[in-house]
Amino acid sequence: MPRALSPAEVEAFRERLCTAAERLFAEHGPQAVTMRQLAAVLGVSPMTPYRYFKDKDDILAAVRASGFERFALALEAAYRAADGPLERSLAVGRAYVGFALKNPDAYRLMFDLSQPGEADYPDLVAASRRARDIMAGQATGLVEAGLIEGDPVLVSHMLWAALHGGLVLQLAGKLSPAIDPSALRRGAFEAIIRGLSVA
Amino acid sequence: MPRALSPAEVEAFRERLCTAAERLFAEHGPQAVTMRQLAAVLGVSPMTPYRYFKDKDDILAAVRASGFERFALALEAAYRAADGPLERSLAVGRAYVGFALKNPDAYRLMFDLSQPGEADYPDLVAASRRARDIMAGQATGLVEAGLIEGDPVLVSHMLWAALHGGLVLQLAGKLSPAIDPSALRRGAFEAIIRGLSVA
DNA sequence: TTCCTTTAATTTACCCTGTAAACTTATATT
DNA sequence: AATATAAGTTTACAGGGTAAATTAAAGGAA
Repeated sequence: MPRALSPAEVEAFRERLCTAAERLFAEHGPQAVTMRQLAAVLGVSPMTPYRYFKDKDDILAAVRASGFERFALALEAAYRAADGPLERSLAVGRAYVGFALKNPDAYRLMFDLSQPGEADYPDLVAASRRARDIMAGQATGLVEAGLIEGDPVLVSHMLWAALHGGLVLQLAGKLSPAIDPSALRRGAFEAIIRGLSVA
Repeated sequence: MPRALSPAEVEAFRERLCTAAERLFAEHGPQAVTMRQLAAVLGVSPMTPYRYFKDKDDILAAVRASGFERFALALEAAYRAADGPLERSLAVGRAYVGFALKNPDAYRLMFDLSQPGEADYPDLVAASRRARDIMAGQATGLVEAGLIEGDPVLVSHMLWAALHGGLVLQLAGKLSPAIDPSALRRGAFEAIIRGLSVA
């Protein structure tokens, strides 16, 4: 039924495709998923996706952006649901780790090094920035409450780096078998807080 | 000149290929490098590499393994060159960051998530483990000297995770522009040490 | 020396990708 | 009803990895 395709219909198809792609990418890696497979899953011919996305990289960018959006939502929800500065930071940290461990493939995709440059995909840049800004504000409450001292953005990034570092080492299988990843994250988080506590 | 190819010759070719592959992979990403290009650089026909490596993934694994080996050597050298427990930990940390920033493409390749499972490549597993074990012992001196308290392996992993986390966020372009990556690493490192210092 | 076996290396060939371009089909407007 | 236009399909092509067939060179046997 040509001559139509409202913006809503376009968006609907894009989302259907993204959902399918997300599953396939997670299962087999973006590399191993072909356009033809993807089209088959949607029940359309191999070239149809090209009317909705520029190319395969564009699809990958959309999937990554959607990952960052769900991620940001999860962090914001945790932030709002908690009370008090310390409890808030802990809750956001828990939500962060929870998301990464429940969606390891999405997390991998989102933070994968050696992905085609994001610069060309404004939606992806925006979603990524949104998630980052939540992380960057994570420790503001701690500083304002006088629990720790230092630049809130810098402190937030320290906590973020420690969590993220532990997670990606775990996901990459690089941790020593002697290490409990959860204890590692908790230990690093608490050590940083203690190290920055006001005397 | 068939009927020969001593182990030394085989090894020589493998290394020549690895060196070329390392450069090309770093420049354009493994995905964008073709077997035909690689062979052309070595001045051999496209199928020749297949006599020395099982397939392209095998070459990638060899390149990654060689990265881990150079990495381990750099860390060990720094360890030996420094005196005193604190100085040693700092020196290893500096060497770690120095390697990552001087060889960002190698580092990316080595710690890339979503790489084909390493399990099938014993050399890669061994090299990776060797580098990891150096990192895992990094803080032993600090604990033994009574400067900090805690399980040395766990503490080492905390410092490692913080450094690695900061590095990969930087390499992935995820850090807030307000953040100086070097200050971030230093801050996290010192905060963890302070947080674990014996009172 | 001559021939034959063995193996490094090349050539050829195949199937699979992403995607450009041509084509088909169905509506909205005239 | 005729036409223009846009959604979707089919066809076609230029690479890609790599299996299989082929070539050629070196060592041993006669």
